Amino acid sequence: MNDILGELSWRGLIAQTTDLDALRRDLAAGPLTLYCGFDPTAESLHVGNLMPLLTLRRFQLAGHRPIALAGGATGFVGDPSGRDSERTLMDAETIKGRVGRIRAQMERFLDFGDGPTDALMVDNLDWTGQMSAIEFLRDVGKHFSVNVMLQRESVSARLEGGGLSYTEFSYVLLQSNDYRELYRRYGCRLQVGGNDQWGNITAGLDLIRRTESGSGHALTVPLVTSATGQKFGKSTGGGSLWLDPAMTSPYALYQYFLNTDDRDVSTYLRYLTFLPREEIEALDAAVAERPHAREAQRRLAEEIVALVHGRDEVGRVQAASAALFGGGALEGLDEPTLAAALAEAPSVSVAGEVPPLVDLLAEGLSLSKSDARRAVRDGGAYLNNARVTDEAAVPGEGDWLHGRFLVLRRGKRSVAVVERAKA
RNA sequence: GGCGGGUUGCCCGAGCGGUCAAAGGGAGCAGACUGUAAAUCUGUCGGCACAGCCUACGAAGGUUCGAACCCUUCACCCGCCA
Repeated sequence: MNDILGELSWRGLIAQTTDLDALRRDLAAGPLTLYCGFDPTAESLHVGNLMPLLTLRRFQLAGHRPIALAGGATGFVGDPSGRDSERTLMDAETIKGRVGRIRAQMERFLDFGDGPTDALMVDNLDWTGQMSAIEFLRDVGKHFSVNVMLQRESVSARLEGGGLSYTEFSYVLLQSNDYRELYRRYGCRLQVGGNDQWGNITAGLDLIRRTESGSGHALTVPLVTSATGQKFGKSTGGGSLWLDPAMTSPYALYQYFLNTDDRDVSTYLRYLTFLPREEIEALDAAVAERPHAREAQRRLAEEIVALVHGRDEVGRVQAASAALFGGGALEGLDEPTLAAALAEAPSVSVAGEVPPLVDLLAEGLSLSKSDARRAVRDGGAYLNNARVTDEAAVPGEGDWLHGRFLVLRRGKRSVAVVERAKA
């Protein structure tokens, strides 16, 4: 419970840290305030953001106080870390909307309140927004050496490639100022982040040292790549895996993790779940002994859906998976079970004349008509678990399950429901 | 400000007057095999009213029977010089 560093360590969650012994002493001394920031780079957080977010949670469970920071200000500028080209600037409205959504998502993972270990939510726009350019240059910029900044990996990589603007070059100053501000306001003395944030975090420590004569810590979590070398979270399986259920359905999220490579599942269990060590080690053994049972994958998928969408969702998602992979016996399911299983799948409502299957497929799964036709032609389209091969097919009266539903599927992961509007 | 190089589909990248919706690779998607795994193989991979049509090769004009390819202007990027 208290040995948070030991916990992070066996999970493999420590990529880099500043003086580990000093950090251990500070953690032992009582609740430590720590933070992690998330920029509004998209309409939703994605599974890649889960690692640092859950790390905040782990610290909270161990008796420390986490601060979740939404990058309302840094979102305007764009972090050059890990990017090989300049970001496109977003307008204020977009950023504001995204910050709101991201804040709501972060709230799910932490306990907020006024207690000593209750989490805080902040937006760096609050202290950055009204700062003047002069103030910024004098109070922040003065403490940074360009010589040092040029040494940074994220900068030098860009200098060799497509170059970078002064705006992105300055990003590190904003993030450093955030750390200092939280240090001043809340005594925040630890910043966590993905390993690509190492430079940004330590720059903040330097600023605190110089201007506050204070000290703090940095801890980064590894960047995840799958066994096949794919970047995790940002562009996997037909786009990104978003935490927003409207953007990535819980079913798709579940299916994604259910399909985890044997070589990755053990790592993911450590990184992305709160399961205790003994249980994870037992699952490791299960993978080695009877891989075909895929117990570890099931548990992983279950835990992640529970974390992101809640335990209730797990049942629905499993029911849907069982129904769709249960051997095609959809007709055998009673109406409430079927309705529950399909509750979170995207749905299309039909009134009057039934359109051709291709149209329903396109609408239900947000595909172009060409994609929908292609799915049929490739043999990847299913109506009620039966493959459809006729591009001109139109669902018949007998296809409606319980007179109400059609279950459309493309491949293994994409499902949609057509529901007949009540007359 | 001057000179030179560049801007091609999700990404990388070939094409340099017709046979180009554009080679090749990667990613994605689907299928086969399997364990809803990996590897492998196959197909596919701009849109649509789909054996045809429309839109596309930074933008706008022009030359031409015909332009991603030639010319002009503009924008942006990179490099060298100032």
